[in-house]
Amino acid sequence: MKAIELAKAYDPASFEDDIYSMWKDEGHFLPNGDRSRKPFTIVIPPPNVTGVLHLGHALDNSLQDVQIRYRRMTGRPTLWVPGTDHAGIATQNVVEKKLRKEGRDRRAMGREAFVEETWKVAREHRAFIDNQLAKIGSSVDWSRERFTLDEGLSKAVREVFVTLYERGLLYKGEYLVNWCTSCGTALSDDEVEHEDEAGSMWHIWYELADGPCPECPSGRIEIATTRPETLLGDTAVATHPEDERYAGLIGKLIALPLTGRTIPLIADAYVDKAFGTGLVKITPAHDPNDFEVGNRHGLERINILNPDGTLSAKAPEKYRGLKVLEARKLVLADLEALGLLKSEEKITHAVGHCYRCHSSIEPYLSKQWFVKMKPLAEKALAAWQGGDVTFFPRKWENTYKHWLENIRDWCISRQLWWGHRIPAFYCRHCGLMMVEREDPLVCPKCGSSDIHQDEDVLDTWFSSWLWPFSTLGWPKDTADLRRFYPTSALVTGYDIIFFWVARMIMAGMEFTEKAPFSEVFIHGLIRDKQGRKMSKSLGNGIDPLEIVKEYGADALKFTLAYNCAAGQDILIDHDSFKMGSKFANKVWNASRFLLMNLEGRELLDPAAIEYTDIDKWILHRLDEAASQTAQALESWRFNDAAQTAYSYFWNDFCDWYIEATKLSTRSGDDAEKDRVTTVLLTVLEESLRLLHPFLPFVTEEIYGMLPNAKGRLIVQPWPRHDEARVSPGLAARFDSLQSLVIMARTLRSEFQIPPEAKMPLTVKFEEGFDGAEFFKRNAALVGLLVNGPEPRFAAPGTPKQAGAVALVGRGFELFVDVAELVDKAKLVAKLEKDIQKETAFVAKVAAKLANEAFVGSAPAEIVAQERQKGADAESKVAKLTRYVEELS
RNA sequence: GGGCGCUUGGCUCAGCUGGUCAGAGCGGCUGGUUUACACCCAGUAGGUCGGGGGUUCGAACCCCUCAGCGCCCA
Repeated sequence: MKAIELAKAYDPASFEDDIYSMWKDEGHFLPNGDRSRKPFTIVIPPPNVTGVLHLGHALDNSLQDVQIRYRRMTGRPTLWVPGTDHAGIATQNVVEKKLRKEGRDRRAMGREAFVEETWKVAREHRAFIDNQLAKIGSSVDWSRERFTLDEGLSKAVREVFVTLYERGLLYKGEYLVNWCTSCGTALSDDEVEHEDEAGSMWHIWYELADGPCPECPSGRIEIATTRPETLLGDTAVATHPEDERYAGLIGKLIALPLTGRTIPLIADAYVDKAFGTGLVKITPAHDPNDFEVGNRHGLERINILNPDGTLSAKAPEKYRGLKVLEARKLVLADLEALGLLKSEEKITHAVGHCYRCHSSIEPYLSKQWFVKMKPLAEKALAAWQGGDVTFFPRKWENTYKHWLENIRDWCISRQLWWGHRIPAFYCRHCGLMMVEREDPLVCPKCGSSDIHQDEDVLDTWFSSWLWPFSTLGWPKDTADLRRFYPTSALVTGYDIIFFWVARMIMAGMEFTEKAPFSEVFIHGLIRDKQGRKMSKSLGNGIDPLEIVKEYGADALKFTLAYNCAAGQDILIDHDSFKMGSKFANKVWNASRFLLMNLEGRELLDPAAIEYTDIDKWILHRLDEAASQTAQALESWRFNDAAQTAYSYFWNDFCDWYIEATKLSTRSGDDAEKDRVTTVLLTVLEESLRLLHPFLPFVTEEIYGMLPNAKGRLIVQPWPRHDEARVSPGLAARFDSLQSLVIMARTLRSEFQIPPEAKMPLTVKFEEGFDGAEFFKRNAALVGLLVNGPEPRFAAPGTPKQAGAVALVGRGFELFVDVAELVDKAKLVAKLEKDIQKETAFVAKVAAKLANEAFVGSAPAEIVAQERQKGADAESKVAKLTRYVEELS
């Protein structure tokens, strides 16, 4: 056989793209596994079609890819559905910004042209996102890619809207909603982010309409507010019904400043007697609590705002057209001039912001569509309680439960043009509202054909909550839906448990009567090393494609998986990815070494060859690593999985096994070289299978060059557990051998014995040591590993030869004949330090064993273990002490 | 105000159901051009596992409490 030359340096950029195309073109991303087995399915959390994938997406998709690849290798039909969502607000903002730059305007061009334009932008960006996903190596089934505005998914949205309406779970009404004046639309409660801001509490005097207030110390009523401009919309002042201070005021009229209006003083239990003066201004159109109070008392709602956040015609003339903050200034100045501004107090308070554009939210009165959430939430709760859905880690179930138990109705209409238009129709003639699966042409009530559709569109999440089944064809009863739904797992960050995960479960239960997935893996968020969220404004973001360019997609994936522990946030910086890169490089070089040594070799039948101790040891370790990795992946412990694979490959396979085989590969024995090469390639082939989910590109690239490869690595079977390889006894003996080697190496290093100095070793066995035969069989190996001659062996009781340095192992002693190379004083110091340490340990164990409670209540096994540890340490102390005496 | 989480060697963090769990990577230090890898090899550095209390034969791991930090919800 010829040697196979791998490039000298690991260069991921030189093969990643080609490998990806090959996988895709050969159809390996399709769910091709054993049809008799249950498929493993994940739907991707759809990224924003006009967004850019950030490191958080890289994490999410890397983790999914690891799982998908692992499951695929276990032989199950494996499907990962990709796609994007239309991100209504965000995308509309992107396009509007673009139009503004071009000097165009959405309103001027009209709805149809605008939507057309937006489709163009979305299509372009979608290709961009797809490319990013491919670059990081995501093994998604592109043939099943979906977009929330696709025809099929739009049908699902309409079906759901109409069904909810028919079930009485949908209503339209005039309520206070969260209004983003900058985006010009309503938002759901979940889309509002509350942040503490520095603000002021202004104290304002209100006067009674018919003279001084007898109950008030200063003859006037004191009101406090953080939003003084809203007083222009006040329709009452309220006190608590049991607040005797103001009992006499109830029903009196107040002269509302700046407006010329008079408003009543009412009593409502909502008022907190202890807060401030116990009197509260009531603005039903601009405060959610006041809205409720207003309903109870039949108060007028005066909406002083326009949708764009300027003051409306309902406000006194001089304030109209001003922005909220301008109006606030003017109102304060006018109050001051009238002597009605009592004081200003600086405070910190929570202010709502739009999660898309971050401008502050105004409570705003408007007509919107809402979903009645309680009945849906109950089903979603029951699904979880019944064990249909499990969260990993479990702690997120509390979050899920709490949110569902305190759910509020969901405002789903958005005043946008980009999205699913609400399928509600109105007859201009008789006013009838129709919510139907097909567009009505004629009003069933009056026969008029003058029908218009609701102008608004639906919240994007109203389509993403259907994602697990709409992507598979629902509401049609498709083959995919039958085969892949419910899906197996969902992988996402904790930031969208409310937005998305909980709602998907609700939708699944309501419309398919099944939980859409059985396992939910919630990972942490990516942060910088200071723990800050990565963001554009901080400039601390890391572009995953930069990482791919510099270190490769494998380094990206491996590093992220390695750092993904139990839902903790991941603090990471650019250099962190060196870790994955170094590992990939290690895999590359180990493989390169094995392949370059194939010259003249002949591979044998692995089933027909003899295995040495060390061969059996590495097979044992490989088997163990594969089981542990599999177990970790199945319980979503990515860090454990990655660490197991890492330390197996690097520490066991490279540092010990490959080094050990140099005994054979450097020998002149061709038969032995063929034999060991066969084992090496067998183990390498299997190791690549083990590593593939974490390092798909580099392992596939190398696999393609192996003489014992069996096809594409991506579809090779996961290393199968083989009971015959399990050999804990042998592993323990190899462990002893390793400790011997390390002792000798440590001696060399600590006493600076030059590398060229051979260190003749004598290993003296203790009575009953069960590794003696193993050591003897592997004498040449020990010589190789300590860079010295083969050790000699001595029976129990043999005295140390004069001048040798003695080291104490467990079950054996090691005499190293290098006395003249060693500084005696230093050696004594070292031994004494060891003695000290061991003596302390002996004392600790003795104390434990002297404790009757311990001996009495601890399991016999533990007690025996302690006895053994104590005896070992004692014997070690005795020997060390003897050596010290000899030396002095 | 309610809930959740974090505090382990210089840095970033693992430590699942209490008994070799005191660990990894990076950094540091010492020594290495043995033709796979300096993105390397060998060796090494002693951190009272935030403070206090408790449960237990035994706690980084369970309970209470205090302190600091972070997140989510009101």
